[in-house]
Amino acid sequence: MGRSPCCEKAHTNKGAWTKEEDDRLIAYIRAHGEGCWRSLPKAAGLLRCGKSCRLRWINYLRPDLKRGNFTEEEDELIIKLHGLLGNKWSLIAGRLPGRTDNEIKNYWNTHIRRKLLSRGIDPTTHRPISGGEQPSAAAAAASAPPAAAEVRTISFSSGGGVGATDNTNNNEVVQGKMMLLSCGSTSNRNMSGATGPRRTASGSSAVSLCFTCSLGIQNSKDCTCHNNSAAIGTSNLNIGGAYDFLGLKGSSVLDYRSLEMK
DNA sequence: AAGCATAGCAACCGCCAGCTT
DNA sequence: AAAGCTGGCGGTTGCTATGCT
Repeated sequence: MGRSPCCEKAHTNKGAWTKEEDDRLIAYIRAHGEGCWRSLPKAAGLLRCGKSCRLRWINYLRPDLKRGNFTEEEDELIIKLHGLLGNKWSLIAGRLPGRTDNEIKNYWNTHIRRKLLSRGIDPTTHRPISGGEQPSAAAAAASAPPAAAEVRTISFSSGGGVGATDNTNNNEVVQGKMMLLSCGSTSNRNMSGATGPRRTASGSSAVSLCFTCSLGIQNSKDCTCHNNSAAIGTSNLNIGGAYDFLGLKGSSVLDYRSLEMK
């Protein structure tokens, strides 16, 4: 299936937005509300791609945005959420009112990565950097080409049953596994969280799994890493509370069907 | 003061999921 | 069921500011 371009590139502006463009966009959205980004530029008299308008509004012009430095509490919350969700910036942003996914992503790559490394914590795995390995070494390791796909497995225990899935009662301890799939990517450029040449922004788990396991096929005869389960990070949390906390009920990212109940 | 390197952020690109036709 | 469209997401890039030599 072919894709139609999101806009006529020949007649659109690119690059930084001018004050006048901002004003036009704000005025239009105030008058007509958000939505129908594709037709918005023309209607608003902007020579911009609809996606560009949306991004500008979401990331910069929205009135409810909280500008300014991140607080220590926000830092810690981002770290916790990243540990649970990986690079799901939009989900993380959903838990930080007034912050955008782009802002958090940039902040992560420029500040928090460095902060974690200085604490001796690997920002991709959220685990202590193994003995003898210096932060710079970890950063170098992170620059290695990532696996085609990586899997993070998180174990849940549900004691309270708050919002727990069907077939569970409040006293029953339920354990499940949630698989978070993410694709690696490469870049010839670093992210500025570490010194030296810029490198990949891949923030996925560094847990090394073979191809079959990375696809979620467990105990496959083709498995070469033998499931590496000991190496897979686990954390226990109340499943219902966790979903409540993360606002993930019904999320396509964390589909209940992907929970593998023991 | 000048030149270079690095950091930080805004914006773009390509892909995907979901909805409509 | 397939094609087409749209919005949204994550990764990446480009530009500017700042710091260092």
